[in-house]
This record gives sequence, structure tokens and C-alpha cells, in this order.
Amino acid sequence: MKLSDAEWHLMNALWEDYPATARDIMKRLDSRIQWAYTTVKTMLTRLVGKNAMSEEKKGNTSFYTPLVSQKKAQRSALKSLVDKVLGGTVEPIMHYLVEEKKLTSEERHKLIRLLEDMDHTAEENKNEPD
Amino acid sequence: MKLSDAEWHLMNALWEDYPATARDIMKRLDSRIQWAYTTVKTMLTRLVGKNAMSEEKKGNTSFYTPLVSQKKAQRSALKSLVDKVLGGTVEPIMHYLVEEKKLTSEERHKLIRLLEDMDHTAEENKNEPD
DNA sequence: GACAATCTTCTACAATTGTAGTATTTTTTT
DNA sequence: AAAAAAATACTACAATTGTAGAAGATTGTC
Repeated sequence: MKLSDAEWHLMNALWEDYPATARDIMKRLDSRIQWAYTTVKTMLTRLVGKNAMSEEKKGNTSFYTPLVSQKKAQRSALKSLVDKVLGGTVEPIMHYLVEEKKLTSEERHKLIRLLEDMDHTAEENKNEPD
Repeated sequence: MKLSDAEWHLMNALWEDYPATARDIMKRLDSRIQWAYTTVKTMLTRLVGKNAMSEEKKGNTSFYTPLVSQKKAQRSALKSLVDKVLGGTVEPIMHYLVEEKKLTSEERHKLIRLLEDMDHTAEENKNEPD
């Protein structure tokens, strides 16, 4: 499942709450995005075609529901980034997190705790549902 | 600077060592990639057009040199992913690192050390060159 | 029930991306 | 120097992406 930039916006809006109509989704878009209603519809139709979401009509109106979880989509995007851009290494990510993202000391510590915590629980979590 | 998937392959190959000819770059591509020589040339021309690399001819042959550092390109890709896909939060990245990437305990500890280390040196590194 | 608002489906069109062929120019080998 | 090998420039073309208008169907309102 490969989403384009514009498609990510739609999916993010849909994941916020669903089932949702095109109008609902449109309203939730970041205010910097100013798409015509028909543009939104076109994108939604394409997303349905890709099986990223389903469409169910009630009367005249379509309701959309995601067919992929946000978590799965995020992971797959991350994975493809790591493979393609970073050549499989994760260290640039850490550098990015700390330098570019300008994590505060507190956030850094939170991440350290998270890592330590995962160190203990990673095994059990292998089968967690999405 | 926005690179397409195919362009990432070329750039990664060029960053390995440069200046390089189209033929050099082609040889370095992952063996799963089987592009015609002219395909490589087309992509390179486009990358030159985007100012991602420069082209200098010695006689009949072009030598390419990156105009953006790998580090900068990686960071900008990461930033755009975090903004667009993850809505600005970095926690999914950590989860990805630990669960999807299946980091070993040792790697986790290395990351923890890295984070701790950065915690101390982040300040000085703010002006580091790329 | 007529008019307005809303929704849908179709069609469109330019830019970007993936992929490569052809024709021409250079360079390298016999 | 003639032939072969290699490089270049130009052209092409389908798929995907971003963006939206037009026309028709449905629904809400006075």
C-alpha cells in the first residue's frame, strides 16, 4: 500500500473518525489545504480503488471507512523510508530525532525510558493486534 | 528537494563515491535494479535539472557530483515523513524501531547510549557542518 | 412541487515518474 | 582509417498524481 502525499492527508483525516463522508473528511483537512470538493471526491475514489478505504452508500451519500490501520500504514511508510532512503540503517533516524527535531532533554529521557521498557516487553508484544 | 524512489537509488549510488560516470553509477545499483543504460542517463539528466547533482563533461563523458549532501537529503526526507505521515509525533518511530525493525537487545542498548550521549553533546553539535 | 443545495459520476488535463528506443557523436580498437 | 564500442541528446509513452469542472441525481426547504 503506497500512498501519495495528498492521499496521506485524506487518510489521516479519515482515521481521525470514521465512517465519514467526503464533506466530513474535507472539513478535517489542515486549513492550509484548500481543495475543491470534487478534488476530495476524486482522491477518495482513487483510495477506494486502492483498497485503502471502503465506500458504503446510504441513500445518496457515501460513507468511507479505512481498510488499513493507521499504524500499519505508518509502519510500512517508515519501513520503505528506512530501506530506500537510509539504506537500512537506523542511526540517521536517531540523529534526526535529536538534532533536527530538537528534542528536549526531557523528551530524550522519555525515549530512553521507552526503549528500556521495550527492552523488557518486546517479546510479549510480538503478537499484539493492530 | 524532493526525490522520487528511482532517484533515491541513483543518488545513493552517487554518494558512495563521486565524481562518477553514468556507467559507474549504474554498476553500483542494487542488483535487483535492471535499468537500461539510457534509463539511467535519463534519470541523471533529470536529477541535474533538479540541481540534485552537477554534470561536468570531460571529452565525451559526463561526470556527476552530488549538489546535496546525503545527510541533508536524508533529514529532509525524514522530516517530511514525520510531518506528513506521523503528524509530527515521533513515537511511532520508536515503536517501529523496536518492533518492526526487531532490534536486538544489544542494538537497543546502543541506541540508548546514543541518546544519552546526545543528551550531553547536543548543544555543541548544533553548528556542525553537513 | 419547485428551487436550491448537495452529492455523485465522468471527463480532463498538466506535471511527474518509470522506462527506454533511436539517432548521432566520440572514442577505442584492430 | 574502418569497424566496433560507448556516450550523448532527443523523443516517446504509459501510469500516477494533483487538481477540478460539468452534468446529472437526490434531498431538503419554502
